[in-house]
Amino acid sequence: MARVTHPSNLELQALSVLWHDGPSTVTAVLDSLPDGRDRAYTTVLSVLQSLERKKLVKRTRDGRAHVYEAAFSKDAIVRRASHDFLTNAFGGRLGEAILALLSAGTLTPDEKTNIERELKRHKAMAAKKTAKKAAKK
Amino acid sequence: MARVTHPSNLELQALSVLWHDGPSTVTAVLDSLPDGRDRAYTTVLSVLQSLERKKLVKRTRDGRAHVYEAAFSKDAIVRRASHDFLTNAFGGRLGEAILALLSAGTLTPDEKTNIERELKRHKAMAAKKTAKKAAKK
DNA sequence: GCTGAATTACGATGTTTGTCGTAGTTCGAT
DNA sequence: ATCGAACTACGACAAACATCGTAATTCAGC
Repeated sequence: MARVTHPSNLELQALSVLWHDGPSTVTAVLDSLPDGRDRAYTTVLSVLQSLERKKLVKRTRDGRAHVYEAAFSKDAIVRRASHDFLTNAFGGRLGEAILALLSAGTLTPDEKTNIERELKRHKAMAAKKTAKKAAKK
Repeated sequence: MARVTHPSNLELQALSVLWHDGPSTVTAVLDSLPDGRDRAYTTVLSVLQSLERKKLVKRTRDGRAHVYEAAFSKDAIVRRASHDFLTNAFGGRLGEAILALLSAGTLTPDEKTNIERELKRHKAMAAKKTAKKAAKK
């Protein structure tokens, strides 16, 4: 076994709260789930318990409440989720994906700067990869 | 009911084929699904039929085979999927999302140029949108 | 020590998803 | 006209998901 079961959408949402806010109680996660939906306390509890079963969060105590904490770096999990999204919605065409994302949200100037910098670095890496692929054929 | 049921991952994959390649038969979709997985013909058939039930594709005939065609523009469907992904995996923080995507695929120089241009436009639009929203309420 | 509010454990439920097999239909080639 | 390969219809199935209720536990304050 020991398969790295990957998180469902709602689980991902919960993880995103833990990554962003740090270790949190059930109530805290419930209050911070990014989609605005109204959910029962026990729903969120279930999700966190499921995440624990999958070893994606760790649990500690604080008084009578459990405190949940992400067990893996955002990077590891999110890279996988991003890759899947890329494949499912865009057939892996990254250019399309980013354009679509861009039209689905807003950026702070800081973020914009970061992305521009990353874009420059990215181009070099892509060139290397393409060369390798061509050689392989 | 009549909820605008939104496409599952595999359905999205099928749609991405239809958008990219145009109207296609079941076999054609089967051969072009972007994740490399091996699936039975009937699996893909089911997915397409499900999409038809959801009114997300239209069907015409060509000889004895059905030809499926996306019923909505890529834009409409994909914007929604992107928004959900953004919410689920990044709590809506677009900057993070794009950085993550960037590290999950490669870009052609053309795509890079497009994105840079869009990035510039985006900043201005974001400002405008915020202003509008404030006025509306 | 008791008790009540907060919290968890357990598990039920209805839906969706991905998967496919089998039985039936259709049509082009003979 | 018929026959077989290609294709569809129908539906079964297990797993995963999102949802929540109820029973049990726990501890802080009396």
